[in-house]
Order: sequence, then structure tokens, then C-alpha cells
Amino acid sequence: MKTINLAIIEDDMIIQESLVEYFGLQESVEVVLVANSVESFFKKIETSQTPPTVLLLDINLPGISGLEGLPLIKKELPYLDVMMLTTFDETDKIFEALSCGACSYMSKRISLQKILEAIEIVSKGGSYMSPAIARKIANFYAPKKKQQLTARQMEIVEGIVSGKSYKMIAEDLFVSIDTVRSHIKNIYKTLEINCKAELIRKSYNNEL
Amino acid sequence: MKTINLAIIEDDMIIQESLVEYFGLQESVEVVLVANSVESFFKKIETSQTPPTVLLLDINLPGISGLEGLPLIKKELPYLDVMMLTTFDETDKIFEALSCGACSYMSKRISLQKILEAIEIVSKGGSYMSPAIARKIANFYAPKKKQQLTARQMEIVEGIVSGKSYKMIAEDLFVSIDTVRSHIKNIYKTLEINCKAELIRKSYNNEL
DNA sequence: AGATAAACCACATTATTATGTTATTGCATA
DNA sequence: TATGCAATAACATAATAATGTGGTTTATCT
Repeated sequence: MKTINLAIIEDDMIIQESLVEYFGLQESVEVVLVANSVESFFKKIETSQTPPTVLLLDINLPGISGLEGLPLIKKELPYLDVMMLTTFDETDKIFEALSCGACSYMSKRISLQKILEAIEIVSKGGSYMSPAIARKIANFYAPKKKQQLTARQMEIVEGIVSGKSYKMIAEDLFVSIDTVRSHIKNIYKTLEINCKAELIRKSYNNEL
Repeated sequence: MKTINLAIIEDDMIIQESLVEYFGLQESVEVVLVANSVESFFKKIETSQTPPTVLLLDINLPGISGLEGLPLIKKELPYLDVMMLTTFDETDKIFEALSCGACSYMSKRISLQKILEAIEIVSKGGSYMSPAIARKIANFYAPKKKQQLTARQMEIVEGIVSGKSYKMIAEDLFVSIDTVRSHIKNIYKTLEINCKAELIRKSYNNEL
């Protein structure tokens, strides 16, 4: 059954051809649109009779890049599952792609077979990240330095991060506001920071 | 070559036995330690001659749970690659596990063969998340409401999130501090919040 | 016994933030 | 052309946060 309608945006003709050829042979996939730029994709989608359900999107494209194009594409086709396919696996770009609505991120180094598997997973509502990418995501969450703060100091931090004022924190912990201030002073000193924003940032990045 | 020294913590004896049996047959894997609780794992690791390189860790365990045990285990064996294997794929637990240093998270519903593949990936420095889990991670980053703020307001938000004071933001954008205040007032109004901490939280959770 | 660290509290000063009211300009669009 | 919205700005006030200095108590480790 040809259930997956695949679109491909890839400017490297060698890779594009190998993708088209490989997926052309697959039972489960129908290649419905091939473009070498985001601009060209938009032109072709107008006259396309079969709307794609999954898109393989390269990041390094001439003109509008894959990352710039992603929000535009998702705006026009919100239900399209977009899978990034790229030579670079910089952490920044991974998270940028995900927060623009990509549901998968793969290195071009992985095999065509793995890409097919990933497409099938995605079209079933799952997601696939290639090994090195997944590791980058895992590492992003992994504890960094840690354990610089005492248990009590962590309670204070929790209060701040959740948007409480010093007064509210003091009430919650049954201590005076001066004590809270004192704790915060010490926290700032050990973390070598000097404002709430930095503290919240560190907390969100697991750097505590 | 038996290069991967695998440890398993799993209390469900049926699953445990099937894991031990399956991995016992694999060329690349040597099962060096099997336990049915974190407590028992720590006892056995003392007398173990071959230290494990990869650990399959169940979340629902009697006594110390997998999530509680993870930091303890990583404290003693920081270089051990821990892979969570679980029946539940609640988003909270995924992120909690990752931020305690797990490098992989799999549903028990996936095949033994996939688990083996994942173990091999992890021992090569990669990571594997099973499809539904990976999708949850991707969705976490996916845009939520968005586009409530104007471009200028977003610039102000960026300043705040990066820890700048109103004065610094005003200087950077070449406007008066009163203008910055005015923008922030409007931002708070549209986002229905009333403090910096909430704004930073929303920004970090992609809710802008 | 002495040192050290954590948690507690006070007082003081300055900077920053939150909130309100009001107003001008320019741009888009209904 | 009338209306609304975005961006700009001033003025005012109260609350909150940042920073400093100094001190007490309690527990733990050497």
C-alpha cells in the first residue's frame, strides 16, 4: 500500500537522485514532490494534485534555508510532518528546528534504509532522531556541574523560578524575608551571577 | 567480540528472564549483572568482577524507583550509560530521567531486537529514543500559541531573558527607559502575566 | 576544643521593576 | 476619513530586588 506521500527538498542533485530512486522503489512510499529549494517547493505545491504527508527537508539550501523555510512551510501546511535531513548536527539548529515544528532530525550519514524506517515511524505518529542527534538532545538535559547549592538554597531557587517574590518565599518557608535575601546573596555568590534572570536561565538549563 | 558489558535492573521476572535469555545469545553483549531492585544492584556491584558499561533500568521498581535510583547510580558509576526501559512514557518522567543523566529512554513495547540495536548505538556514543518517546520530546519543543507579540516586543523580551535591565535594553534599542517600561507593560497585559520570572519561563518553554 | 558550614535574622542603601495615567506620531485598513 | 494599533515617551508612585555589613545558633568534623 502506498500510504505515505513524500515530498523532498534537497539541492544536492546526487543526494536528491539517490533519495528519489530509493523511495521510488518502496511499496509504502509515493514520492509526490521533489524540489531543490523552498521557493521551488512552494511553486510546485500549487499545482500538485496529491498533497504530501511527510517532507524531507535539507537545512543547507540556496536562497531560503531549510530552517528559515520551516516556519513558512508549517504555516501553509500545518499538518505536514517535516523531517530535517542534514550534514550538520549542531545542537542549536536541532532545537531551532524542533521549536519550529520539525518532528524528526536526521544526519545524512545514516543509511537510506534507516531514513525509510524513520519516515514510516513518523507517518505512524512517532519520531526518529539519528543516534548522534539523540545523544546531543540527551546531553542537553544531562546534569552539568550540580550540587553547588545546599538543599535549602535549592528551595529558595525553586521559589524564584516559579515566579514568587522574596516575601512569598519567606512566607512559604516560614522564615523572615531577610533570611531569604541572605540565602539569595549566597546563591548569587556561589553561582557567580547577579540577577534573577541568570538564575532562572541556569535552572532551566539544568546547571544547578 | 563481546564488547558491551550489560547490567539489567528489572523486577518483572518474566521480562527480566526474556531480556537475559535474549542478550545471552548475542555476540556483542555480555550480561554481567542482573538485579531486581536498585538496592540489590548496589549489593551485587560490590562483588562484581566485570564492571558494566551499559545499564538497562526499569522505572517501576519496588523500594527505590528507577528515577530515584538513577542519580545514586550515576554518582557511583558516572561513566555508565543508563538506558531507561519503561511501560510508561509520561513526558515528565522522560525529562526527569534525561536530566538525571539517562542517555536513552525506551518503551517496553518495542522489540528485543530494537533494544539490542539501541544498546549498540549507545555503546558507540549515540542515543536512541523509541518512536513515541521521541515524538513527545519533539512536541515539547513544538510551537504552542505564538505570534501574540509584535517584533519590537520580542526584542524587548530577548533583552529581559538574556538578563538585561530595562536601562540596558533601552540603550541597546536606542529608546528611552520609559518606552521599554511601556512595552513591558503591554507584553505583560497580552500574556496575562505580572512578573519577569513568568516571562522568562514562557520564553524557555516556547510559549511566545 | 576549635574550625567550618548552614541556616537564621537585622538594618541600610541604591537600583530595578511593576503599575498607572496620559499623549504624540505614523501607518494600515476598513 | 475615521479608527485602531504599534511604537514612542514623560511623569509619578509603590513594591521589590540587589548589595553590603554584621551577628546568632546549631550541627558536624577534625
